[in-house]
Amino acid sequence: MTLPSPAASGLRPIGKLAAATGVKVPTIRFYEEIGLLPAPPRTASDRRMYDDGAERRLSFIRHARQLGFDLNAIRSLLDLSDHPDRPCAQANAIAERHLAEVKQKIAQLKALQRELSRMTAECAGGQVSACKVIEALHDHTTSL
Amino acid sequence: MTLPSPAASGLRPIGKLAAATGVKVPTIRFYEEIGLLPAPPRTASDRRMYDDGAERRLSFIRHARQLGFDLNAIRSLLDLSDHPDRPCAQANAIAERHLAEVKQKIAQLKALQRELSRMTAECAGGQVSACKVIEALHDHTTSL
DNA sequence: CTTGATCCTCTAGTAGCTAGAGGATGCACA
DNA sequence: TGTGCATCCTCTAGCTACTAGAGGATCAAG
Repeated sequence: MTLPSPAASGLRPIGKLAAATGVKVPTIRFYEEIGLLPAPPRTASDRRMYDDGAERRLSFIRHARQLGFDLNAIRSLLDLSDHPDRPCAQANAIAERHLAEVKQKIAQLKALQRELSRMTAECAGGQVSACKVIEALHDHTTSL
Repeated sequence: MTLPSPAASGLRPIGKLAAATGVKVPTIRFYEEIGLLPAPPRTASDRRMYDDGAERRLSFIRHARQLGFDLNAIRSLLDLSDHPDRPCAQANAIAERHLAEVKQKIAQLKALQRELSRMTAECAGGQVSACKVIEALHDHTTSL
């Protein structure tokens, strides 16, 4: 019979938190180390115990990572999230900036895609000496 | 009057090579360290001196990097380029694989773009407490 | 009581560089 | 011939965002 100690109810160790959020255990510790996730209370034997708040915060981080935000941006977003009274403009600016980066990256990759398609399409499959792929790489007059 | 010593004609120091290829000096040394670029001859005072062959090889590397190939792929491509008698299929395979990766990355980024656009479009610019951006990050039911 | 899972800390490694310290050399100009 | 700045050398450490592994403690189930 586990008596639910008042303060410790709902606390779970790092492995459970990892399973619940989909963030790996070492990554959680890493986030704590760099100050993204506050250091949780520890048991007498030094094990981290997390509450629901920690889980929400970690899920937020995970979601933001999936959206491609870097950890610095996430730090700012978390900070904003912690201060609901602040104006929303900053959060928007971060998201817009990131969106612009994503768009630019897409454009770059599309250019790459065109170039690579051209290279591979032209290759007839003979010897390296006649290989259009290798040739294209030697040729510094190509686009990009 | 600079007498062109027979063996040293056309040799240039690392800075000139850097300027000629657009690859930074420390990066050239790094490529040498990891064995992408062969160690060039040195002067009596230990300065690296490069010939045209080195410049061609470095240009090849730079071009491949611009096309997004990782250094391992470039290692293979250089190796193939050094053996013109080999079949071209391997070079093609490397390029095709990379192309597939690029296409996949584009697809991923487009999904991100959609999601980010949605987030920022909905934000009305009030306080963080009503911010759709922050809200979306807290909401783990969103796509992706 | 034992066994296996989980936890702890710490170090080192990944990719592809970049930055800086501290010192030697080369080259142009007066 | 000197002087002074640019360039070169090696070596170490740092960047992002983790991941892997060593070596050891602890927990929880049977």
